[in-house]
Amino acid sequence: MTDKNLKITIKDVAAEAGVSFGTVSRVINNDIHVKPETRERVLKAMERLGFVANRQARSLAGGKTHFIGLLVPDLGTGYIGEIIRGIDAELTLQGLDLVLYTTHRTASKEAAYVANLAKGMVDGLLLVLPRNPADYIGVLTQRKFPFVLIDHQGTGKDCPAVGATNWQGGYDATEYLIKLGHRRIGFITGWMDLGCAQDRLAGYRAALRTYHIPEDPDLIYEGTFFQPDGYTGAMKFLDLPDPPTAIFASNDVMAMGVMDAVRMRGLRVPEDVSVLGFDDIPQASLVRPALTTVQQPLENMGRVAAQMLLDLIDQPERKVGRIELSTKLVIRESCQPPRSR
Amino acid sequence: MTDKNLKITIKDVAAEAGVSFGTVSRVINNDIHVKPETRERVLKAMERLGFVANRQARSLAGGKTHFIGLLVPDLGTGYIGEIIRGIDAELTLQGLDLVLYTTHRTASKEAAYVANLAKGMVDGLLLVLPRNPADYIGVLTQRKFPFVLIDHQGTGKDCPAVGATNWQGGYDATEYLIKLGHRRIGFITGWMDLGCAQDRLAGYRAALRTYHIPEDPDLIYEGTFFQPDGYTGAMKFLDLPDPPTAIFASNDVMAMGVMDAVRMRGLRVPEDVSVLGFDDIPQASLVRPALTTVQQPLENMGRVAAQMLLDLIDQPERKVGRIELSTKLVIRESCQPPRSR
DNA sequence: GTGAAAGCGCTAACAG
DNA sequence: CTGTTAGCGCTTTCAC
Repeated sequence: MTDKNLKITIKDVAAEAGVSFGTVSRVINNDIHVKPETRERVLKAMERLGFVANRQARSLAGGKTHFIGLLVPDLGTGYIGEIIRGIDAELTLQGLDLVLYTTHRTASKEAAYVANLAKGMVDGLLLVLPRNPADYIGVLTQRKFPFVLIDHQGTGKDCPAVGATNWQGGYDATEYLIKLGHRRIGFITGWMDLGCAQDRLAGYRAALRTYHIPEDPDLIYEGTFFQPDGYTGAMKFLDLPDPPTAIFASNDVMAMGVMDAVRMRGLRVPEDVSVLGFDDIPQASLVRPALTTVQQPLENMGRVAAQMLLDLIDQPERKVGRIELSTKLVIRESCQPPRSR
Repeated sequence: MTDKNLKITIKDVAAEAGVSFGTVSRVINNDIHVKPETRERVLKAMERLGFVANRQARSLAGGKTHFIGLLVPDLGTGYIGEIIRGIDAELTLQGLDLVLYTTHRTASKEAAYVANLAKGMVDGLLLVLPRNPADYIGVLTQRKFPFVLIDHQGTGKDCPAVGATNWQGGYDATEYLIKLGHRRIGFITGWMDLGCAQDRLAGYRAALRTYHIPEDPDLIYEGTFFQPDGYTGAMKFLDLPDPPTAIFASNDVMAMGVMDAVRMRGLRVPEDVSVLGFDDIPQASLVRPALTTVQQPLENMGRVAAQMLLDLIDQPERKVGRIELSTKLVIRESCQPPRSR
């Protein structure tokens, strides 16, 4: 562990190993045209000197930056964190690094970041819960710039994306509640600008229809995926002359808001009101009663998206469309049959 | 918006504007030695061509990467997200980008990342909740590599760091409970490897001492900052022959675990047991009852740390030590005087 | 197999 | 004020 203060370049390594610096470069890049014996000598020299390749230089000369841009709306809930965990795992494997941009749900920022990043700052883009991808998907596609959308329903165009089976998730959860005996099921939507929110609602509606339960507009509350929406929506439901016996929130944090509201009214979950969420964030299994919820394979979505992006970077011509990972109903403690009346 | 597919370099701009490419470089770098008129012409040419400077090349030639490395343990709780929000705001202002590394609390990863990053990949390092900084602080300091520790108590060495007044926060909260009339106050610690956890406990102890309340080892449960610790710890407390009337958890997520445990026992917060947290993550004000907690100025810590780092990058010789931002007790609904017996 | 040479796009002296 | 000239550290030809 020689700790010279100065930067060690391939030239230093070359001198140390007694080869030309071109050969060192070959070793670094795992070029086959190096005698095993020479390779060994170079590797040893690198270690002895504590050599670390300069990324900037590699990029300049070679073309790749070894950076992947990651755009996320925010880091507030565990939701994004889980996705990033998956992305991270996959990228680390390939020696790529993540450049993080937080858009705070500002559409203009999103477009601006994308525009700049696509001009060579990163090798590819991962867009989580993109707000208005329509603005830039065209440009990205035309330039053949690699990108993958995470958790977004296509804008009609078919472009690389990974998401979950939101419709099915909404359907399954609602069906589960119906089979438990519930007839009045409140639904709190997500932010309806997002395709996933629309799909979950559609799934809920479809299940009602299948079981011939009339839809009641009073039992649908439009939220935005934030916890207070769950609270407010539930309060509104509970004030109804004929309140629901179960409430299905479009994500877990809103479901927690619902739980708070139910308790606030002096009622109990699940005895008086069943509560069901969506996502299965880490918190879901930790609250009491543990939340029954529709699991999204968040970490896996991140991992799959990263893989897709890497493929796309290797073979830009390859056509890939949307991949849907399946959701799964995770039954815990927050739902039970309604009280008999 | 000329959309040539090829990369546009300063040479193209130079040709377009009818100047040498050295002049274009000056314009990019806001060099004063350019005739306003010429600058204008160059700027126009850049716009016309849609020029974006190549970061890799700038770094290679100029020395700065315009990237800041950010090491975080994980992205699970809102806690880190808030800090990042502050960092982000400050860095965006300066046109710097964030390279994200998630260590997942693995000490070896932490050291490895730091070692690599410090070798020119980024201009500076921001280390949130570092696990074993002692391993690399020496090297970093010796090389005069700019870095700032966030939320970590110094290892004896005095190095750039920003944190909160954890001791005072622990003291204030405990004092508040005592003044409410509580005598038996359960305390759930954080991960005791971390200085902040130690300080909060020390503050708790100091307050007890001040008010001549004997410390009871049964009322201290060692946790690790995760929600289940709060649940388990509270369960243990509640099983005591003489259970506490108030429980102070070393962070908010553990406090939420405590709330769950209290409810699980059929008791109410705050009527039967008061609960107090630490951090004031966004969730704290959203749960019911809203959590009384010690607020850490998380976002501001991020902002201040970023500023410190930028200063350090500009003036590497400058000596800076630890900055402590003050905590504040935020009184909401989860605490009240104990039931009279 | 390996060495030598030519840039990648830009900054930073250095001359005028 | 502006043009010119060297590199920054590395990948890639292209020879040998």
